[in-house]
Amino acid sequence: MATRTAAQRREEAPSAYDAFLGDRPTDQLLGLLGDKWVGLVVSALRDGPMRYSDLGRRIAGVSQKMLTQSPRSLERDGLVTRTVTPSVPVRVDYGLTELGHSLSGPLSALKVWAETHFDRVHEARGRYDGEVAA
Amino acid sequence: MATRTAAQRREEAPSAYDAFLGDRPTDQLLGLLGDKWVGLVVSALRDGPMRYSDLGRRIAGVSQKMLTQSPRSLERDGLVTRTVTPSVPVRVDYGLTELGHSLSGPLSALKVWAETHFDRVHEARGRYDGEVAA
DNA sequence: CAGTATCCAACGGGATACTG
DNA sequence: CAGTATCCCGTTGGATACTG
Repeated sequence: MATRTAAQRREEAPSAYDAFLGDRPTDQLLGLLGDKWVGLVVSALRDGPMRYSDLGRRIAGVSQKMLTQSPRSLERDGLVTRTVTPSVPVRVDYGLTELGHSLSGPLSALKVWAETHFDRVHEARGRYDGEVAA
Repeated sequence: MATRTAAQRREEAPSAYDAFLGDRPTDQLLGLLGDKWVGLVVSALRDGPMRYSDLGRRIAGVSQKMLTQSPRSLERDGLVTRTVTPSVPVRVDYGLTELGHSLSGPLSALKVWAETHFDRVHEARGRYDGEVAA
């Protein structure tokens, strides 16, 4: 496997892993939200559980790989539950845990910030890039 | 230059750049916080302006490269100001703009979440990894 | 002091093909 | 349906050396 999950890497280096991340919780936070899609997944699951394919449609643009990987890492962190119903064909539901819901609050606050202030950020970028070019 | 900033890339592809990022503000938000250190920088500057070297000491673990790059991208986005005092030696101060301060609120909410819930995340990880190993 | 320049290893993540 | 397995390229970002 060329691309390995954090869990898989940990298998190879059992205890040294968490150590090389910074010790401050802010660093840990970044490790959590750093994954490009986890934020999307959490906010997608806010309104209720979804199936694998639902997530794919809801998020749109995510690759199959990330669509598996992101919920898995969130499952590892205890933020989402993954329920497999062994029917044929299989059915898998993802949902937020209580812990996951507790994160979705602050997360959506950030989302609101982005929505309300993004025009100003764009504006600033335009100015900055204009100055640089000139 | 091997590693190029977003601004520099934009110079080469003037208008197509923002288009290839998702159009939803959540995507944009990730583009903003995706940079590993921007969160740290914003929260470091919360209590007041700092000089380059202060930031380095405050954040600890950041490389010289990121210590320049992160504030720059935040400057581009209109979140921090960069003030150069042309003395000898030079002195550079970084500070949050009003926009930057408005972000620091939601951001610190997230930080609080990380601080209060991280033991539970660790716990979950331990369980998960234990099950995988077994 | 506050950067810039260069090099390069490692990780993220998309495309594609295959499976229980 | 919900993945897993491979391949592979682009970007991130650390180390190191040099500069106005």
